[in-house]
Amino acid sequence: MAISGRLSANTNCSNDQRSKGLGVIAPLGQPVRRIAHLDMDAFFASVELLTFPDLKGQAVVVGGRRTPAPTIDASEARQYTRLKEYVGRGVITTSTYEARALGVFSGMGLMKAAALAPDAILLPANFEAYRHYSRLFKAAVATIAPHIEDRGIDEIYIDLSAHPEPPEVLGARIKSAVKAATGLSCSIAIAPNKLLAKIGSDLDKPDGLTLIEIGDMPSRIWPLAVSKINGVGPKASARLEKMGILTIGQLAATPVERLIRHFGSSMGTWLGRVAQGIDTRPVITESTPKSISRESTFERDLHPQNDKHELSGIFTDLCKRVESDLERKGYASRTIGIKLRFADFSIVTRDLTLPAPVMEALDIRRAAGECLKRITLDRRIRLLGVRASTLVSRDALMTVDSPVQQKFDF
DNA sequence: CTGTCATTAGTCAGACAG
DNA sequence: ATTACTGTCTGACTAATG
Repeated sequence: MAISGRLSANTNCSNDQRSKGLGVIAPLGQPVRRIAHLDMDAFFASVELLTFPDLKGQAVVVGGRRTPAPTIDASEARQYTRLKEYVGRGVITTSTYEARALGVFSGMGLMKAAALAPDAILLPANFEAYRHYSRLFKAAVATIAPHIEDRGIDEIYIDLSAHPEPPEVLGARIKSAVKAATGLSCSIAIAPNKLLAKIGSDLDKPDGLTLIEIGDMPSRIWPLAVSKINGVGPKASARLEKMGILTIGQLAATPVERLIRHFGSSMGTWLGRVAQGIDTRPVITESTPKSISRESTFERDLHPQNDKHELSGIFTDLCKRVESDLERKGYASRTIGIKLRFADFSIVTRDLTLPAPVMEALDIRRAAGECLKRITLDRRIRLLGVRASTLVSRDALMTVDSPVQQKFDF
């Protein structure tokens, strides 16, 4: 489903690809690729420890919607918030390995986490700092191997196919460059493809360096749970479990026809391939954004009638933030959409494609308002979001008297 | 003339991930 | 009872077009 498209892209090997790298050709004519996946260790929490080194070795979590920053008391000692002191909504964004040992993981509700680890230190997220260290580690890697695919703030794929050094040497060099540039550790795996590199970087965390070859499948990959496959989430895992398939090895032993019966031809064939460690996706070094969105969960669920004014203000504010994001990134948008999450967590979206691209908050707000009219508002609302898609670069945007317009204007 | 098929755009929901 | 935010991709469906 979500995944098959990603994997099916570029199945064929161009001559161009074939001539790159070491020129090593496997018996089947595929070039031997060497792909690294690098994952920063407990990234947000580790960055916080650079700022607050006195917390080293403690159970620390980052998260919360209204987490106060640490204060300095009269005796120069920092005062931190403890998990048990936090009230209100919010989830854990990251936790240190010490906190994870207490059962506290990312995505967990703060109230639940507080029950498990009441004395753990709670810090607010500082995204500016994380983006700073993200740029630093990526730049450090680029000095060694520039063929990098961004996978968010704390991980990357690196195509090392063109590098002749042994993988353990390359991996060690990259790790020490990251450490020197940021003071942070990371875990790396080097494998024949992205699928195995991604699984591998998780096998020896933190500060690991894992090498995986296709021959390692039976011993190192097949024993793992199917959920270790990037793209197999909770839903697919549950369906596989119902079929009696728990491990990647069991998946590999399942006839593809059976997988196709249960998951459809696209997802079924994909599952069959990944279970054999087959993945030909290229490392993508450039991409353009498809959508820009802002959403926010309220302090308390708001009533569409009673809290009309407050909702309207938040709505307008979200549009303004989308406007400024569009401006900063140099895009206009032809499709404006909204998202509502009701008190029962159900989600409804509506969008509207306009005849011409817009970029101003007022235009976004107007289109978003049209979308809102199409939703029955009879329940309390928990979250409101505004999205801009079908993005058009502002550079490419033509004015009415541009040559192309004139062509149709006689 | 009618029906069918292929293709594309638009809309909405849902899965997944970092 | 608790469950953030931003973004990508796919499937299913409808409508328009040829």
